[in-house]
Amino acid sequence: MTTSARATRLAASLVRLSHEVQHVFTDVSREHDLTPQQAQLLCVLAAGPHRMTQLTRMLHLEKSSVTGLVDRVERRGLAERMRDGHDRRACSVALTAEGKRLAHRVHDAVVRRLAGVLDGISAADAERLTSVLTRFTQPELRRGA
Amino acid sequence: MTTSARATRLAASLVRLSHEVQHVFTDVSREHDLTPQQAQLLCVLAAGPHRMTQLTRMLHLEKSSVTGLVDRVERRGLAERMRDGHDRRACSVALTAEGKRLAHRVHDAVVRRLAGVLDGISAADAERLTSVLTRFTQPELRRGA
DNA sequence: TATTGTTATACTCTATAACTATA
DNA sequence: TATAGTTATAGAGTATAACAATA
Repeated sequence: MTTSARATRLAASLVRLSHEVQHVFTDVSREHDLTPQQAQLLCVLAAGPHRMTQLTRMLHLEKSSVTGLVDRVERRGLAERMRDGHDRRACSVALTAEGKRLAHRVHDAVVRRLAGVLDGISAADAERLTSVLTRFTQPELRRGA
Repeated sequence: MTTSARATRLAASLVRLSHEVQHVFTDVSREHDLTPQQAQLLCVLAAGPHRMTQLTRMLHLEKSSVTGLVDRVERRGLAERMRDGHDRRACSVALTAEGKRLAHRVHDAVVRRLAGVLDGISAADAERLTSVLTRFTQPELRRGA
């Protein structure tokens, strides 16, 4: 558990970066008349339907919070609950056509805004950056190992 | 405004990274009995006192939202409003001793958790990463230029 | 008994609009 | 008039606890 000074500095700037990206995400969500939480849900569901329990894990939320979030998105006609045939307790949440359209527009707008800043980066640097960034999608990060 | 495919891929992974960092930040805040918004306010104020208007810019919030946030943090004894001598409309928000202690503990815990993952990175990669990350602290990013 | 999801409740977070006090 | 900040209000987001239905 030796955390070098270099890693510490890098981690601190990652936190700042993360807040900046979050601001961009929030601004874009707003421009599309969505809360950032709703936009994130749409982006997750853009990959395909998910069950409530899966969403609690992916969004790091309690199940009652997901119930409310899905309620509001469903009320706006962007997603819908579909009863699962196998397990009659469960339900699957899927985007409607309008939900899909919005999800892609938000995702594209966020990526475009960030990519504008990243465009001048060299191929080698991009390679290296990507390899570092993928470390963070490892599950062990989340539980503080 | 040519956004290359490379920059686009990189931007997409930045968004994923940002969500992961956000989860870490939220978890750590929780472990210290703070909401992530309160923790972020404490971290901002750790650099020194700020006026309400400054905080609205730094946190990307409306002034009434900052009023409420500061109210709750003040009620918990972590910060306090101090009347500014020059402009009697304004007030400066400063951390209490306990607020400072908490701010540093949260910041350190977040950085430590992230640094644990970053520790294996080479000096050259760290250099490159840092230089890329600092692009994001430029103000023009926020207004979608 | 365990799991999936909802409901009830209380609080925090956030924005809009109207307001007070000072400049 | 303009600026700094608060208050009133409404809605969204979140967690805890208790619950219903199904496995």
